[in-house]
Amino acid sequence: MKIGELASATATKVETVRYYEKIGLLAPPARTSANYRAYGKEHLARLSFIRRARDLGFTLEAVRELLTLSDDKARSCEAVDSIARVHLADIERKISDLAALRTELDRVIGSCRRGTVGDCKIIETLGPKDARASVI
Amino acid sequence: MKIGELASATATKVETVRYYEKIGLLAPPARTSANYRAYGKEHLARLSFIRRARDLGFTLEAVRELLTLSDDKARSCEAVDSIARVHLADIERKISDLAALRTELDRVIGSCRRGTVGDCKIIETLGPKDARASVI
DNA sequence: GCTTGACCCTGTAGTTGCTACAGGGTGTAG
DNA sequence: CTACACCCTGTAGCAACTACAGGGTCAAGC
Repeated sequence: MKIGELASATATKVETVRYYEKIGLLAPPARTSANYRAYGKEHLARLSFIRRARDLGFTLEAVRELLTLSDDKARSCEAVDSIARVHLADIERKISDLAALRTELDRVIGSCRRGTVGDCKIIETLGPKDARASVI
Repeated sequence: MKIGELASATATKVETVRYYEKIGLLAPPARTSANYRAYGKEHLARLSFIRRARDLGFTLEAVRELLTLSDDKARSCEAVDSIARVHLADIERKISDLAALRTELDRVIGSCRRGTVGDCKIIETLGPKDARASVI
């Protein structure tokens, strides 16, 4: 399999595949006589794993750990579970941060009366606190 | 006001203040005889604006636009409203992406039976599709 | 047999929004 | 007078790619 085929089979960009090789996430494949990378099924499996973990939002560092762990089939899967749980907690924190942000941004936008910038509540809200206090 | 005072007044790091100056977001202030930056109230107001917009998740590029718009007090605040709405839509998209992620990760973690990596459902889920199909 | 175009190669620089040095100078308190 | 906190510039680093520049290879069509 050439790099373009591997890339399209995993919905990855060619440059990204090379990048994963450079940072040691994907093993360097054999080369053809023309110095083209020649991938096998094991590379496809590995890259699929990486992409799927990335799609789930794992960092490359977490993916690296998961790959290492997954290579040791006899090991307890506690560590795997732990990485996933830490990541889940992270996602939950991000969601609640964004939800708070949305609420505030909603409020800010809702205050817009479609006038001029001079009395735009959005701009006003963004200004320093004492400027806001003086208006009230 | 010296840079450290401005920084602590706006909960910003000194390096970040210098960075904002470098990228043209904050005007270069006057200098003391010792070449120290000497900030005035207008800088404090500007930096407060920037920080607050950043806290609301606006990109630096959006902040730059908002600052430009806010300088033209006579202008209609439509453009301001539009930037904020685009940003809100962006946040909402992120929230729903993360919520979908959480659901899937929840499912993956829930399938963990605390055995060995060899039959870890998390690792299995991350593997290539045909590997999963062959198990079923 | 020769050109066109799609693919491949390496290596480097750019993206966002900072943060962290290195290697200096300044100002003030004890 | 000396320690220490602060200031200066400039550069390099982080994540996770992405986008060139400047080449080589290969198959199809004329």
